[in-house]
Amino acid sequence: MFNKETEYALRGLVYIKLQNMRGRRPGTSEVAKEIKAPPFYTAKILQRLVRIGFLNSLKGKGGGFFFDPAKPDLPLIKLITATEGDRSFSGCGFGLKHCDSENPCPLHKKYSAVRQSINKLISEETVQSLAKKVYKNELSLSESMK
Amino acid sequence: MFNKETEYALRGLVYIKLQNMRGRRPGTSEVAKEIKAPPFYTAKILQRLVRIGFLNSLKGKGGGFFFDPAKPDLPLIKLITATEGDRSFSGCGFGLKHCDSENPCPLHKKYSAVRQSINKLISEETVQSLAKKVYKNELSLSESMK
DNA sequence: TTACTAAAAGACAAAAAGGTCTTTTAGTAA
DNA sequence: TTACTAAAAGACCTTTTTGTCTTTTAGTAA
Repeated sequence: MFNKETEYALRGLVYIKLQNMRGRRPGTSEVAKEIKAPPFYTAKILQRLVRIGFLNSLKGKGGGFFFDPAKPDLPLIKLITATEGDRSFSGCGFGLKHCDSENPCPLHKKYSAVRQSINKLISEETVQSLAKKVYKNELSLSESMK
Repeated sequence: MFNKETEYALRGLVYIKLQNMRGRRPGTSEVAKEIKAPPFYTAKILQRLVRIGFLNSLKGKGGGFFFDPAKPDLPLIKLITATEGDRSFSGCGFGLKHCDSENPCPLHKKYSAVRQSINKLISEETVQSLAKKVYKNELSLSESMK
């Protein structure tokens, strides 16, 4: 569904938010370990997310990653767009330049319904809403991850 | 949505079927040109499709690609699975090994509805059904392609 | 201010996807 | 059977994605 970078970013952010909710600020190696992702790659991805402004970090002892509580929740669509561009769910499956009701590809009609529901999903859900679900329902992340 | 190989394969097969309906057997260069895809790459992809058994070909003068009319229609899901494996729409967006109602990721519930509708779409539609739509509705393929 | 800790930066490398081109093989038509 | 045509095969290359590692910078705590 998503590429690796997006997948690691998503898992990582949810993990970080979850720890924040528990009053902790995890570091790169902890995040990587818990989400079962390559440590150095995870570090690089988290750095990018900080640079973009999705996430905050503190250096030095006791440092780590955290979300600014003052900021609005981060919708998945923003994360996905940042990591893999808007190609994923906005484009035409057939590869048409301008695929719309005026000039549709043979998949257009049926696929646009699907695309809409995907866009709804990734617009409504946020890193924070997912973390809340994990928290509330005690979903085990580390157990079930690759 | 799909990767390049799948996209070219899909466009190419629909184009071939369309020409077959008109009593023609297009060759690699014609297909590549009409679907706006890299010629050599298109040739390679069509070769693979022949080897898999999705498509037939004839060498020599008057040769080209064609579908065996005796064979059942080719559902998109078969094509997609052959070109990019079953990872695309079957996997968990979160990256869980075993993501199901027993052990769900926080996206599971909402995403499984979407996934189902995608699977329905690509199981119902076939290369032939798409070609028929193009034929009937006179959808212009080449005009609107990249 | 010293020692330690942790993120930031960026060079480097492996693997996969995407794409090009040449040579070979198999067929058709005259 | 010769000339031509078109697919088959496979070597090779480029770009993107994924991943690794070292060095630097910035902070904390004592």
